[in-house]
Amino acid sequence: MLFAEKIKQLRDFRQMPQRQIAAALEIDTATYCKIEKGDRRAKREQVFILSELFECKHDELLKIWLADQIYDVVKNEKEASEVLNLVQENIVEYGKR
Amino acid sequence: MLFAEKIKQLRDFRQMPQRQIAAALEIDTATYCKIEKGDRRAKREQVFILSELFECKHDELLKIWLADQIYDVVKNEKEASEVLNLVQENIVEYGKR
DNA sequence: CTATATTTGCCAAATAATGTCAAGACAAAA
DNA sequence: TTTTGTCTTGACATTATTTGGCAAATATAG
Repeated sequence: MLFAEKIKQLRDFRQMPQRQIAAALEIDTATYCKIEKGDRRAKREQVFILSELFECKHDELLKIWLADQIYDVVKNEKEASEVLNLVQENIVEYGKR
Repeated sequence: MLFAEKIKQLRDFRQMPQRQIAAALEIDTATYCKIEKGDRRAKREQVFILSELFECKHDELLKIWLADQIYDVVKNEKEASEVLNLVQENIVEYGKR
């Protein structure tokens, strides 16, 4: 998962222990560990907090977080790319509802 | 939702009552109604059964079904398109895990 | 070795999803 | 207007999935 890798990279860069991040998110270090390993998904508010902690662009981190969720949907699909295109093509059409 | 519209269209074309479709899917007509209205999501196996009932390409129907799920993820996101591109670009990278 | 950091498995609580039933809306036919 | 059949909706129960913590196991330093 891109998100997991990203936050690990950010944390490593700043040499912060998981404990510290977990505290900021008000969760157990074990839980944070799982998020960083991609076993658990962070909540949207947590993405926001993380972007502040790591002083990185919130939008960018959020996009990665969303990308992971999308990937989950198509990861085992042979025609994943085509599905993504289908959404892209119909995104306006979808909006009409 | 594209899927909901699609199956309604297919059903209308063949002039089959919801009752009949529901029976084939072994669910209540109320449940099928919700699926057709986009209030409930069909299960993957049900997509298969539907494609047989309506004699349409299973792959095509499945793609629409998947597209809806993806749309659900990004529907309220300002940068939806960018997220889709991000996945598209990284789909190979993702595969490495 | 000791201390700290990270990871894992397992369980309980919270949340989300799925389906049914019962009641209501609607239209066509009698 | 009453009847019939279809479709729709909401409340509710059931089930599945997600989430977080605890405790134990495993690294990683110092």
